[in-house]
Amino acid sequence: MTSFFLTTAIDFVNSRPHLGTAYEKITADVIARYHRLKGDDTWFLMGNDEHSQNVFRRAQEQGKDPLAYCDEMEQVFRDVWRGLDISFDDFIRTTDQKRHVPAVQRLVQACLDNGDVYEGTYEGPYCVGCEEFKPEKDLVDGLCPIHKTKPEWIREKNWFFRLSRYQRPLLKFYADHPSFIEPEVRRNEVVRLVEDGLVDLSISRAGQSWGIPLPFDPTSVVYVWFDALTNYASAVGYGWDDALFAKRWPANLHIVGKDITRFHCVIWPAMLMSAGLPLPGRIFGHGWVFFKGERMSKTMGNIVDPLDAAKRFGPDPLRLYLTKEVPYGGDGDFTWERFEEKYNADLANNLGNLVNRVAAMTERFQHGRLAAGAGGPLAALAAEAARSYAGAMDRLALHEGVAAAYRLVSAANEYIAETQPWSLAKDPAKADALARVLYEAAEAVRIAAVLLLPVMPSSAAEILRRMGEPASPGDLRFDTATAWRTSGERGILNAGALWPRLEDKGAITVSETKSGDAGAEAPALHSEAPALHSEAPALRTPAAPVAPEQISIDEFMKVQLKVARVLEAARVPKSKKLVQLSVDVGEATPRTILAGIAESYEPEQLVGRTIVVVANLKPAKLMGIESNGMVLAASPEGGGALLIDAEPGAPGTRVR
RNA sequence: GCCGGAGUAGCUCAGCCGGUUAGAGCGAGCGUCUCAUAAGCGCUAGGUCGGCGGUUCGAGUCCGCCCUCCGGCACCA
Repeated sequence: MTSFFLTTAIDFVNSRPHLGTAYEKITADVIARYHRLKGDDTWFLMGNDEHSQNVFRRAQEQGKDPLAYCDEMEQVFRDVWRGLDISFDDFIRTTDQKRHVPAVQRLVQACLDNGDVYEGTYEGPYCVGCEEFKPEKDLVDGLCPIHKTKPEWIREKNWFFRLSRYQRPLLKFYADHPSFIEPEVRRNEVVRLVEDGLVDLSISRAGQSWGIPLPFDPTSVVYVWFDALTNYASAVGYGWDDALFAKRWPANLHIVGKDITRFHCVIWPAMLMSAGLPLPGRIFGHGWVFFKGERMSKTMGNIVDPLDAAKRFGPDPLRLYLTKEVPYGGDGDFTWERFEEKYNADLANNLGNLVNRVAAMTERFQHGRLAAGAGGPLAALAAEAARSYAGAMDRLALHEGVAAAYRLVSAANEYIAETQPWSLAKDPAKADALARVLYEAAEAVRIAAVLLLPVMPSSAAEILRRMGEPASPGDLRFDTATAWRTSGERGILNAGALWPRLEDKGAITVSETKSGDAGAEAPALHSEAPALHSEAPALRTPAAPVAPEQISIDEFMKVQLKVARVLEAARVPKSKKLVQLSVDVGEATPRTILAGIAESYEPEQLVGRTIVVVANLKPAKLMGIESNGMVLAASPEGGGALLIDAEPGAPGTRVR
């Protein structure tokens, strides 16, 4: 028996899942169910990513123990997944003491034993006030320019993974396994990224309690990616059940968002190589589902709760929409209008009505019973549909697979129109033809339902039941179930409409925004992403202490905000976002400040404007130009920048 | 700026190695049957296939240049 092990990204638990997160799980679930239908020994893994400072902080805000908070969130996630009919076989949490913790420790130990983990130290002047390391060049007379205090000299341990060593092995692996990274656009991206060189990865954080301690240095915990990625192995026995691990690993398919594909294609394989473990078969980076053309985000207030979409008719219409309307691998769009439109067209008018008319005619003309027989034109179409469906599904072209199933549905409707069973019923001499025609249609519907089983599990099962399929859906196997049946008799059930037509626009529209802890934008294995590739040596990045949620007035006062007048503005050559400003902040000479607002403003629009700047920001050089300060601007989700204007006032006036 | 992808009917997209009248689904309009959820079925969209130039007997389909959009990287202090 072929085995098939697939995973999705594990999710951060600092907010409930939104439609974008659900999209990933739904499509993965379709794939998992397809493989089960084929008879593969399928194992579908999902889980939560809990060792994140965001999670820790979130728990603290709510006055909860982090683990207790994670327990609650697990329930929230499981409830959503249940509501969407996600059939995962296992759910791993990164706080799992029995499975995940030993796995991470063993993996990091294996990498250490292989010489790929080394201890680096960062040392330098550390300003307690700023809570950060200060580059020597920023010190003024040996003092912190902001606090005017003498920084402490601090050494901090950090463990690094020798990612740089794997540049060549990875490139070779990509070349030898063309379908390792899909779709192709992601593959190109990753290959180029790796070609450009890899930087060793910091994999530990010192002085934190929320995380998995390094086995060889209990004072440090394993940092995000190393911890999170290991879930794929920890869930199937790595570090705690070698036999199980040998059975399941390697994973055949990792389904992840396109933003984190790179981490799965670079860090994860390198970790596995280092530990001497086999690599996964395929990593697929899916696209985003936008809402009305915009990325869903909490700040935009355009979060769609997947359960809202499933509220009235269950998860199947949503599952169908997301797999049929969005080419898998690309981005898609969700709007309630479109959702309703597709609901009516695909479900009410097309499939639902087909089931109804076949059942109604069979009941009326044949007393609800049909004798099987050799197939006519629809049998050939059904075979073609099943074949192209399987081909598409194997290629992960889910949308094409569904389209193939729908070709059969449409063909059945056309067939009925052509053969006109109701006319045949009027002529007793045509009784045989009538019986044959109705069976032909019913059998086509049955086969279409089999094809749709992975996409709409409960609806397809109901259709099968009505079409007299004796086997329970779980026992069906693709090859035999999609074959035309030529013998036997079956009872057809005429029941009510599966999907009542929606007559009013906005019939199933629900509130578009939720208050409270509606989802954040990113799927988990994400966000706190350390740079994979950057000019800055990884060694330079010290551990960032947890930022406090609230600051004191004193702390705020450290920031010197001042009114400034823009004297000159010009685009920085070769830059997409930078504008070079010359501003009057009430000092003897104008200051040069660079601002990343070129996408929102033409330089001419800026001259003469009165704005607010941060006057005591340490200088930084960007594109070779030194910037002495920073302008205040709102930066909405999805790019752009909106300058904060001030009433014209004397340049240099303190803002507070 | 560099790298990658894309620009085809109102919308979402197919169009492989170049070849008769450029396709599908949805929406819209018209017609029609009546088994069915006023659903189905049929017909209709006359689209500079982003623009210009080139190769060719012949180009969405190959080459060059340009424009626009989307990703990634460099900058976003």
